[in-house]
Amino acid sequence: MVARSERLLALLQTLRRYRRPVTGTVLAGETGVSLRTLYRDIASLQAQGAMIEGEAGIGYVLKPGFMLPPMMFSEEELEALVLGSRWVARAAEPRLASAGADALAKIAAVLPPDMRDMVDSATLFVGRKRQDEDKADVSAIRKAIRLERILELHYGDEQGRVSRRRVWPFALGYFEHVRIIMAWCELRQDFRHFRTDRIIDMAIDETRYPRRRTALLKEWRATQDTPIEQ
Amino acid sequence: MVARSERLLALLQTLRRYRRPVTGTVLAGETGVSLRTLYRDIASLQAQGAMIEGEAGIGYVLKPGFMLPPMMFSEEELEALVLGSRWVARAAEPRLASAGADALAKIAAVLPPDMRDMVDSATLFVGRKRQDEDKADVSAIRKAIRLERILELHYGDEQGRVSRRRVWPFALGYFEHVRIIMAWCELRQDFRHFRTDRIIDMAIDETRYPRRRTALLKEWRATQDTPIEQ
DNA sequence: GACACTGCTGCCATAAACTGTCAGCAGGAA
DNA sequence: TTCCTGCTGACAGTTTATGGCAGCAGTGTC
Repeated sequence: MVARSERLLALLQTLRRYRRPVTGTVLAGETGVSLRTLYRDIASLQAQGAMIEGEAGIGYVLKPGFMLPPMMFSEEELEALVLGSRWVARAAEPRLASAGADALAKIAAVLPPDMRDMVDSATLFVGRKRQDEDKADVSAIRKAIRLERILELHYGDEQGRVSRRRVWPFALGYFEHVRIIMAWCELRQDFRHFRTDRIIDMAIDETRYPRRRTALLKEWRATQDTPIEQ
Repeated sequence: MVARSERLLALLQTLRRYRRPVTGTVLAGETGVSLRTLYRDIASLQAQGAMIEGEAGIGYVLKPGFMLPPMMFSEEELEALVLGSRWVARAAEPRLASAGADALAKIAAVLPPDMRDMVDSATLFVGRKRQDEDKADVSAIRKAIRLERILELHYGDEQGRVSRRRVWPFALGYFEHVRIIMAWCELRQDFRHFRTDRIIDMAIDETRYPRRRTALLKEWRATQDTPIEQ
């Protein structure tokens, strides 16, 4: 009775592992089920909102994302999720902000009526809205951090001097109105901070930088006078 | 094939409606199912993490909370949820903050390995951590706002003058290090702001204040020079 | 254009599951 | 005690899921 939903999650997992299109036959084999049932499973997942695309002659691909299984949240946890999403929608860079708004809408859509007002509840985030638009793709920066990739920055500093640098990004700091990349700068052979809104242009090097980002973070922390949280 | 999971959600909904314990017989009647099956359904829900408590001779009660059905999130939406939860865990009042951390942990637990590092990913929230502990229960304040209940405040202002007031709270503002209750003050017959960390003592009046909180919010906005977001 | 490969749907017999009825045990309340 | 209730096991009937088959349509290759 729970076997089916588990199998569907396993199918999603399998689908996520492959980057290239996978044929139904392969998926059926991996989930240990007949081809006919696999087609039904795919249909079930799609009905539940999974973004699986199938093309005749090609196979199936899953658009990047993840299906959260049914989960129980306490009232406060839900409140935290809602408040957090609203903060992201308000304070993060535009692209992530709209993702936050989307996530919030998805959650609100399934909330019972008496809980839905939590979403548009009277919570205000104070301070003027940031106006400096990022030219750089902050999502790409975050991805570069996760994958420990070298960033090639075309950067203008406070004095307006423009420079090109190769840096090893290991953290992204959210200040009230700006976001700061913490990185090791190959040019200066030292830690340097870069405001995302001052990045003129940017490219991600496909090579991995030679250190672990957690080690860099730890080392960087040691250089700071006032400890920074999280 | 979808009937069962729908019935389980309906059962949760039903259970949520009642505040007092409900007997299995009643629940079976409302969901249109036999008592035996109801027991099986309850067991299923509990296995999925629902906090349902049953006691012989009493009935069932559902601890306040909500079960999110399976949902599909894009990579960015997930990132927004994670970042938002981390912000809450860092910036909100202690109780909500720990709820944020719990929610984050729940999500992290079901994330596939290659996405899990998103959670402890290098994101820093900058600014020193707030040290002023709230004496007041901010969760209760938020609840009072939602339910439009009168708050009786024992409050000390900037000059250290202590006063007692009855106020109609309609919004909670998150500043960088403090939280502010926006309310209509019965004493002053005007809008007033109260820092949560300056509340000495507090009680919630069970009577509803005579206006709608959205109307108060709208009116309050009109009195502000600089528009405040959200 | 022919062919191989694949997604997708309908049909149907079989296998698996869910469900209801019945019975019995255990714990709390009056 | 007696009643009410939660909880579990067993079993038959019902529903649902599954697998195999056939067929259609779209894609890429030769």
